[in-house]
Amino acid sequence: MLDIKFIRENADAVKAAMVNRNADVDVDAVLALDARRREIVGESEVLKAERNKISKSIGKIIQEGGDAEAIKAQVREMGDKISAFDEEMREVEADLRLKLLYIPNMPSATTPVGQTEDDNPVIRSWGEKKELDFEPQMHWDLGEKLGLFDLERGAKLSGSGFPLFTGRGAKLERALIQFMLDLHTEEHGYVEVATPFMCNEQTMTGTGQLPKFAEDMYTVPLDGLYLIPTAEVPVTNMYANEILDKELPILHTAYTPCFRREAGSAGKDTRGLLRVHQFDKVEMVKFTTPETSEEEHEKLTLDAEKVLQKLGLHYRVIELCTGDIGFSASKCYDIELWAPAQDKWLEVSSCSNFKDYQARRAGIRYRDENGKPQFVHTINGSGVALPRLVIAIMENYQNPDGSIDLPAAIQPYMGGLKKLD
RNA sequence: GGAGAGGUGUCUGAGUGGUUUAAGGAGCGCGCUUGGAAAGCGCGUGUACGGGCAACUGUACCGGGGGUUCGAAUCCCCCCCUCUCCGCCA
Repeated sequence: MLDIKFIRENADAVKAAMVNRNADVDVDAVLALDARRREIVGESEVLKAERNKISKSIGKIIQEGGDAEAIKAQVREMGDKISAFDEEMREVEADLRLKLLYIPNMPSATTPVGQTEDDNPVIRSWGEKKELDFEPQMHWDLGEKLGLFDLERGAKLSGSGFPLFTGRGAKLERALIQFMLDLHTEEHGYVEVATPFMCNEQTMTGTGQLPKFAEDMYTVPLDGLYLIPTAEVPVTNMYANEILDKELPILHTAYTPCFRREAGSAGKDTRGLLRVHQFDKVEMVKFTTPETSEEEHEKLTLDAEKVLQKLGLHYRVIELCTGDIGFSASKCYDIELWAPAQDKWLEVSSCSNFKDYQARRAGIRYRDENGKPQFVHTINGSGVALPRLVIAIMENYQNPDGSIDLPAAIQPYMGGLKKLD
């Protein structure tokens, strides 16, 4: 969330930013609650100081055998006033906190201003569109024919959007996960973690999924848990409510399945593996100082790109504009793979700098050179998401006979297998 | 799931209603002492919010949340976590 002091001192800038985001936020209501809160704090703390003083004198009077009933009655009256303040304070603070939790992050000064995804500039690209001299097949046709997955049986188990991988398709999932984890831990300096796949409400609030996006998640009501939509949630919140004494930056990578209800996307990209409710992903998360977060964000994006380069896949990097950027992010690059049969770009990674937005929600701090606690900056990105990566491999490396060549980098992880046929 | 024991500051560890302004010890920082160090001695050493240009000052915080009371680390209620034993179990 945003610092209430920042909002207080930069109200116009915050309002302008919310307009650029197409976000409906009542900044003035927040400022009014903040003003009332400070009023109450001032008045009730004076009363509390007075009460503390008199209570102490009552203790003394009683010890000396005196009668304190008159003073007690007087303090009781003060106590009633304090209780009234406390009660209003609870309401005002709860209201203020909730409103703050619904305010998205400030876009970075370098984030391009724009309305929709059509306004997202392309930053760079790597490789070239593969020229196929035959009519390419769709991945869902290739996959069923080669026995890589069985979407019908997956749907039988859980409904559409829950893919069942089979045989070498299942092995390819495992191989890609291992390949990416090895790359990030051995060459990019990340420390691997394996996390819970369900998290509680506080954790979901820390990274910004709650309270606003509750309907996007699967829940376990009996235990008050949510299935994670991304490893960002458990990995970022590892250090929630801590003052870190480790050297920054801290780099973590994790494989997890991700669970998304895709409530707002019904009927969109429904075929094959394009948009599913459960998918595998390798995630990268960084905790940095404010001074290095921009540089670390660029490096993390390159770490994700490296995966695609090693697999020889044509991709482009776009930067999300203010109207399209995620709720908690300040700056964000999307990486998109070219899929020749789909004849379109597929998003496989979203690399975001959250600045101190998540750190403030989750309470993740470090000590600066003066030893004062400061909020860290958090950065994360997919490195990368599996289903669309698999689609791109299948569509780009397919042969006229319907077989699929495996990229050299993944062959060692497939027991030396060179081709799916 | 059942029974019991616990959760206090950076750590250790006291504290069952009122100089606790959380003792004592350790650690850390600064200073004194010393040729230098150790030991010793002195001082300091949390977080958040409010007020103040600042020095500073007020309030809250002893796992979390409520309550009782003039006053709560301490008493009551609910919840969370850790440990031990039993049960079940990959």
